Amino acid sequence: MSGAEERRGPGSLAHRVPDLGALELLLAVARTGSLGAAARERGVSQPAASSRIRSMERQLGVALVDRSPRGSRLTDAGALVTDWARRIVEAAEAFDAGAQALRDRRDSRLRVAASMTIAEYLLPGWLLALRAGRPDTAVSLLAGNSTAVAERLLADEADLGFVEGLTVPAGLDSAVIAQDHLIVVTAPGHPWARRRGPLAAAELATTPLILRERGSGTRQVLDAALGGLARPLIELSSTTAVKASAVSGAGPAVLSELAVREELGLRRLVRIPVRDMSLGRDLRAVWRTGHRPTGPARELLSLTRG
Amino acid sequence: MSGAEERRGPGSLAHRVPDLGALELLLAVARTGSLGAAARERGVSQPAASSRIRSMERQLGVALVDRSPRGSRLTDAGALVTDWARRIVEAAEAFDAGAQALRDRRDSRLRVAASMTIAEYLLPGWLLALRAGRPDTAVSLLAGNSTAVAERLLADEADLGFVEGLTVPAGLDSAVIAQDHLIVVTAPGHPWARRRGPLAAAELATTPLILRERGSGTRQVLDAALGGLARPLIELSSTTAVKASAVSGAGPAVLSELAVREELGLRRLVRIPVRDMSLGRDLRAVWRTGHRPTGPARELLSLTRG
DNA sequence: TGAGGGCATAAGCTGGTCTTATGAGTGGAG
DNA sequence: CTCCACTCATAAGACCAGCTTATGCCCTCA
Repeated sequence: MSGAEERRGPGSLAHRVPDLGALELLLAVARTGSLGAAARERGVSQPAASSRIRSMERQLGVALVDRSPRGSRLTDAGALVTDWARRIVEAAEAFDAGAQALRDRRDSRLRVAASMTIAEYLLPGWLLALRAGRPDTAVSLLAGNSTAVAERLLADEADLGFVEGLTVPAGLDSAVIAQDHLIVVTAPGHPWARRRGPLAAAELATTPLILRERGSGTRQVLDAALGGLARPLIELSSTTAVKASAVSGAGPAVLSELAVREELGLRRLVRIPVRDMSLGRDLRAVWRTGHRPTGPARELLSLTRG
Repeated sequence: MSGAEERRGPGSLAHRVPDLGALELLLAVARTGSLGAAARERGVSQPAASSRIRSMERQLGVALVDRSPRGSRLTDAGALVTDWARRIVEAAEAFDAGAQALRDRRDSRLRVAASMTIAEYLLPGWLLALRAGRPDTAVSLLAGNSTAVAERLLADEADLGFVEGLTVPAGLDSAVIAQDHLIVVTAPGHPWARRRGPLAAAELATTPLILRERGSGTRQVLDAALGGLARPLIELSSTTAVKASAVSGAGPAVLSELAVREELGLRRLVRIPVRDMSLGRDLRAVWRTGHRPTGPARELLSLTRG
């Protein structure tokens, strides 16, 4: 673990970033153009909204809204802050959708079983979209590996499943909903990040890599593509640990592009193109043979395809 | 027990999602494998951590950690929740990096001026990366349109600028750091989302679209590509408003792909391919002619290129 | 069997956020 | 010209969530 951040001082993120309630309020102010209207929309009193926005401005050290007797408009800085805030709120909405599905284990109208990677990176978004279209659909989520997903479906304890393996478990029908690609990534400072041409597969096979443990889906795909030759530099048991290790510069890692999309955007990791090798795998929706998804399950399924 | 909050639609994210401090604590527990160690890392007492995690579990209705006399491990659900939480914390880190740059207007080691789109979508990530490499660099940010950026640079009130126009303001040198593409998007329910082939440019020109106002950079590029023919269905003055309108299904919109990356991932919007038309524009770093970026500015510049 | 790490409970303090009640400025309608 | 409707700000008190310190129980290991 590369940690090594931990700046002491009067506090961390939570003290420098306004809490969710304040951010939501700010978005409401941006939308309505008035503190009072925003307060009404959020169900609090006008003085509460006024004071909350003011203390947020004090906390950030920046004026966010221009108050006038006929309304409030965002300042330039306020518009920027509002956009950044929206990012946080959206992440919180995805969290909420996921957490709610996790809580309602039983007696839901739609019971979903999904593999970890899909549950981590894709499902919250789908659940948000589903909630937008059908606000009253209670969804329950169970996360596990492919065999666990299959068991649930076959025992009729789940209506729809999502798996990412190379094969479809017996007794299930499936539809490919997307392709996932394993990609090679390094920290931006790594020599490979400055290469000109793409990496040859042979070179990848002879370089020690940060990898998931043997037996993991990711590792299986990689080993198959390389012919069982992958040389581990370190073996770690979670995607997150592999990412953290790669970000800290320990070496090149091989990960699902779903898992590193964020890090690539932030340039914490850099993608290294590879020639002569295809590291794709299908992401599939699955259901009991003969039990085509209907109702909410069908709805969710249709959301997962472009 | 509060029951009235439950039925309000958009009402209460903040009550259903743990606050940032709790989420950070959860990440620390995941990292360290112990409540006490996590408490130490976050600078609070062990009972505080214990109670906070417990109340988070109560709030979410899910057990997150398995406590044992020799440490605490995440449950399966806890691992999932932790990953979703990490998304929120990362958004908060970007917010913090941006807000800090916004606050330190003067006397910073690195003064950046950037156009709105870049400041909104790209800069926070760059600032995070810069902070990772050079923790002590104080950065100040000023957001405005291309001419404002140019003014700041020419008045030596900024060290490095970022613009997205079609042309480079006089007196400035530039380097292209990325390409931005305008894309056509609709809500998933729109008829265009079910088209088979790509859209013809002519069809785009004759369909009323949700657009930014005339004079905006986005609109200029679109009008140029269509030959001034774009027909507005509505004209709105912010990217956010256009997005919201398109998401709600009002019609097709044309937006920077930077602006809708999130929405495409969540399937709130769908990209409609278009033939016979290129809607690209360069994103450029700019600086005063003859004043090549050095020091922190050079560092930041190098981060912006893959 | 004692030491030490790990977690839980109890009691009291503090701070932030809410509420209601009120004041003060602006602009349009009668 | 006055009244009213709307905006936001201020003040005083209630309340709750989180923190701390002090303590106890459980388990493992030497």
